[in-house]
Amino acid sequence: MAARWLDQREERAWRSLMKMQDSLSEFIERQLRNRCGLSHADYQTLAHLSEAPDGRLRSFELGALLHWEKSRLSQHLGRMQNRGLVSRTRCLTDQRGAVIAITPEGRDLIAAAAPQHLTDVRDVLIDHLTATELEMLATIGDKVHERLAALQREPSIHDPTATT
Amino acid sequence: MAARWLDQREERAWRSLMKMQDSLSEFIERQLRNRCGLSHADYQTLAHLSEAPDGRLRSFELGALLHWEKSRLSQHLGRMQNRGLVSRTRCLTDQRGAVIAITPEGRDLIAAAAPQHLTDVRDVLIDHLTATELEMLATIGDKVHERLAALQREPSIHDPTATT
DNA sequence: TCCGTTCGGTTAACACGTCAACCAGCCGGT
DNA sequence: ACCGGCTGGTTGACGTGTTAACCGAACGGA
Repeated sequence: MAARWLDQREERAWRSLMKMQDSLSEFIERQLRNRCGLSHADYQTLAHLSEAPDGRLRSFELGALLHWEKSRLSQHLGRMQNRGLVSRTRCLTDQRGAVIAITPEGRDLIAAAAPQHLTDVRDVLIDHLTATELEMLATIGDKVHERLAALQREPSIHDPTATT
Repeated sequence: MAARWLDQREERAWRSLMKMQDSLSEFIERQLRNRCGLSHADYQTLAHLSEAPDGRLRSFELGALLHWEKSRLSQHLGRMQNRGLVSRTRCLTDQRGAVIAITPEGRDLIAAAAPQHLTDVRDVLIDHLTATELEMLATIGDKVHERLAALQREPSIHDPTATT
């Protein structure tokens, strides 16, 4: 398999994206943890819960919003429950189910974290890009995500053993 | 603290970037692991080693190239050593030091993985973007990385009013 | 009704990353 | 030569993500 190598422009774009990805997520993670004691995963979980009616969601609904594997969700919710950020109760209409609810402590935390997080996002990305750049960033992100979603729907492209 | 919220365009760009980041790294990680038994971390480690003279580097040099914490590097090299991908020997000129070398097995693996990895990068990013988009992606990435590097150098991280 | 299948969720085992502590070797000033 | 600080590297404890196995409840035919 003689793969076409990347030319200079392509190489630069790829490396730059990788570097941005690394440093950006590292920064977000660190800021949230140092200032609020929350991981980005905690933040997103609380954000979704706080936006839900009554601050409660079925476990699988939360999982769908976060695009998390169910075992990851279960483990993470267990830890968040131990820290008093969420509560877990059995679902009345489906005996299998769990209802996840944000606690007052969780609400306080996300309420304090959100503005700071927002400031960080501005400080490190939004405020340093032009409207054109923002527009194109969204376009690029959507294209890539679209392509990846297509690949996931069509595994046969990369996995000839797939039986559809 | 009434933080300025994101307008629609900004929100879209941020969300799109986050989604791309998640799905992209998940894809890269999965492809490498399923087809070559390598994590992205393994891949980058082997890539740097294979490009070094004689396929060997001092541990701290490798750490600098990867931007990894020293403990992470140490742990990861231990696991890679157990798998026979790298070897660790004491440095002759500095009794503290470790010299990391890629093994023939490691070379074989990265040689097999690189073309496939490259194909994936093309398939999912490069080949679906225009030259303009690639150019702008690099520009954006550099801007963000520049800003983050500046923040890391500045002790005034806690002063979000600082405008460059 | 009964039985196989799917669904929602938990658990155990493992790979991975971070932090803090630690150790030995180097280095510089005195 | 000595001593304190720095440097290169390892270790242990802990939080986190993935995989695979598992369980009970719901569902969907015969």
